[in-house]
Amino acid sequence: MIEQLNQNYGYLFEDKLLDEIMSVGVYKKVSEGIPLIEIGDYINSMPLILKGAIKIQREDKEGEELILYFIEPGDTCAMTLSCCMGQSKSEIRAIAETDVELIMIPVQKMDEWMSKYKSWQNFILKSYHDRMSELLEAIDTIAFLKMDMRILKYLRDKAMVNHDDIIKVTHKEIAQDLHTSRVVVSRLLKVLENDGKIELHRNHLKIIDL
DNA sequence: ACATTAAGTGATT
DNA sequence: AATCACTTAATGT
Repeated sequence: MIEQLNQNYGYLFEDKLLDEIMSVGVYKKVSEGIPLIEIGDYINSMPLILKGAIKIQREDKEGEELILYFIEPGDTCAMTLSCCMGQSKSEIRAIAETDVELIMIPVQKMDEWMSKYKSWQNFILKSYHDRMSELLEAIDTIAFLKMDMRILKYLRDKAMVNHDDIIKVTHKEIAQDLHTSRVVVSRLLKVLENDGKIELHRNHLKIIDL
């Protein structure tokens, strides 16, 4: 855990802060597909991701879901940040996209470190900024890009966070993530296959060239 | 062999 | 781009 912390955050934080993280943080390992945060949950600790990726999604009252973005090692969850400060409920759901290793930091420490460590303050501010950018990007994607472009982006993101060009996912799951119908996904994937960009198989697909 | 689930397709709006 | 209705193919029991 120490090596992983250093590897992902060592260049960001000063040694004293790393020591504190080590002593106060709780190491957790979460398997793929397990929800980390549900909508409506109160958040009492913030995650620092060491390994793997987490999928952040939004959901409406009918239970329809939609992908917002993925977070990876070196990232933290901006929702956590705003929730912790305002003591409000989570408005998003976080699901482990892959097997994930992370360190949970109690919220009280966040405040403390904000004034104590310049590097922490920078990290939080930068995280906020990064998430905000990603959110805007997500909005652009949803509002302005056509479905075929959205699927391309989805596949690229997915390949990136998994570090694998074989993506194990069904058309139905893609449809749910992008909030569209399975038939549409099947058709668009078929087009991509004909263009030689991907290979289709049952329960998984392979990226050739995006 | 049969049931279940994933994926492909034409037609319609 | 969504929905329906139907087919085909893969997989589990």
